[in-house]
Amino acid sequence: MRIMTLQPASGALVDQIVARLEQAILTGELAQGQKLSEQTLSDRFGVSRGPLREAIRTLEGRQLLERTPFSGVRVVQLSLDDLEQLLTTREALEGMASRQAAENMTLHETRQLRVRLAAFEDSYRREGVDGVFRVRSAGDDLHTLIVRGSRNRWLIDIICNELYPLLQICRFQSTAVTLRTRQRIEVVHREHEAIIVAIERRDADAAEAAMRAHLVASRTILMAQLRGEPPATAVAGA
Amino acid sequence: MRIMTLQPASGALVDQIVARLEQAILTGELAQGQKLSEQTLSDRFGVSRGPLREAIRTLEGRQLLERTPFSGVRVVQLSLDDLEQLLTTREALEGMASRQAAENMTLHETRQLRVRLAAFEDSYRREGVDGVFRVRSAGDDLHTLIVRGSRNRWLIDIICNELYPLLQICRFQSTAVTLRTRQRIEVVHREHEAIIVAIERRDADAAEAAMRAHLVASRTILMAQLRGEPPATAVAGA
DNA sequence: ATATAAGATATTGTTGACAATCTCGCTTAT
DNA sequence: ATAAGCGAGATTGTCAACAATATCTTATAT
Repeated sequence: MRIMTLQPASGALVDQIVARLEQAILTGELAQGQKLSEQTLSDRFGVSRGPLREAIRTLEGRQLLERTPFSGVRVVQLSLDDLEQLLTTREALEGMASRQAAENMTLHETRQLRVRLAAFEDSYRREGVDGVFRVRSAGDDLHTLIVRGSRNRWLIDIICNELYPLLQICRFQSTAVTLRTRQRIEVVHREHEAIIVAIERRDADAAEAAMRAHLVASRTILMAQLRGEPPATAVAGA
Repeated sequence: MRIMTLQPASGALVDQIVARLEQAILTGELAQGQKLSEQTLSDRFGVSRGPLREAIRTLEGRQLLERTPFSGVRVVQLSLDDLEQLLTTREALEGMASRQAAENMTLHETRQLRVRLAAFEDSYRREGVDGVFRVRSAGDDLHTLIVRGSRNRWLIDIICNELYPLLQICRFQSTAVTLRTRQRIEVVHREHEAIIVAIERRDADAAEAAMRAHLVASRTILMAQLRGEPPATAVAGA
């Protein structure tokens, strides 16, 4: 029997590097726009430059790193406009995911949505967590549950592996956003419930519309806050 | 002055390999599900395994290759369900792109749409090309023009660099789909015009709805044909 | 003093060799 | 005769050295 090593030893060394690098970027340990030298990183992770370069290529494909030939790689730097476009893209994708979830989720899965909603209500009654940039590492929050319920491998991949990491990055450039009044939190709760109701009724149109309305409202309010404008009675047109 | 080399020598060797590998996959030269050995590929392209492996990692990120550790890489194999999910994801993304195109396109760009529509009409009057899987290598067809007009870097990237290549692959597993009656072609033309009209009027809702209707109709008819069912008076609900 | 150009240095790009792992064919025992 | 176990071959994973390119420093000329 072999002694259990500390690191999970998930087969290829490259995958470990990808995970650790992504973690470092998502936690803000590596700041946005920071230039990374291969030598430094390979020393830091204790591996050669070969696997490291493959890991960089992988993260580059997920838009977390940007490379300029013969110059080096930098952590992606997201502007306010980038964030807005990201949230708009999310509306399209999660809207469709919600539609397909209404069509394809099992009865058991829809019950899990109710469980999640209750847990969410408990947690924000206690701590008032921020909704948009919520850490999805657990992979069982409401939005992720709905996305996976779509049974659409492309939607699941794009949303969970590309969009969510990019949104997570933005969380660390705007930590001051966590104000989120109790009022808004209760609105979010109602919006979440509207989505679940639509999915339970297998009403695809309503499910997409409800998700879109929820995300449009969140984006509008968030961008207004970030840009320092008054919220101006945010309209939630689907 | 240096003698011009045959290959464009676009900086990094890896990028050339990526382009050539992608080309080989998209043209069907490398069949779906085919197993690829690194040694064979590196011999074929006349490069070492280092850059080749980086290229493989890049294509893997675009879902064109699938890797199983210590076993090798295979060209992605797309089922009929995969294609349907792909087309559904496309509806979400291009629908939103059309919406943002209505909001952000310049006047000059909207005129280009008209030019493209006329050119498209000419070409299908002569050859009757298939619409869904049209080769987008030129990068100036109607759909690409609209997507770029959205000014949304994430939409543009996902649609052009991920979705379109995957759709292109499907083209070679279903060459028998090129029937496409003249009747359908004229309907497509009207749908295209409806999209352009909405964009010209800066009507975002209408632009998204028109694009969605167009793509839903195309998907419905295509899948019905591929699955051998009768088209059954395809409804085009937005 | 400033701007330009040439060289030194550091970093990225590439290569071939070495180690770890899997696959397939062969032997052997029931 | 068939199945399990072993070993040879092939393939993937990793590493350290070499070549190409960019960046920074320094010297020189205006």
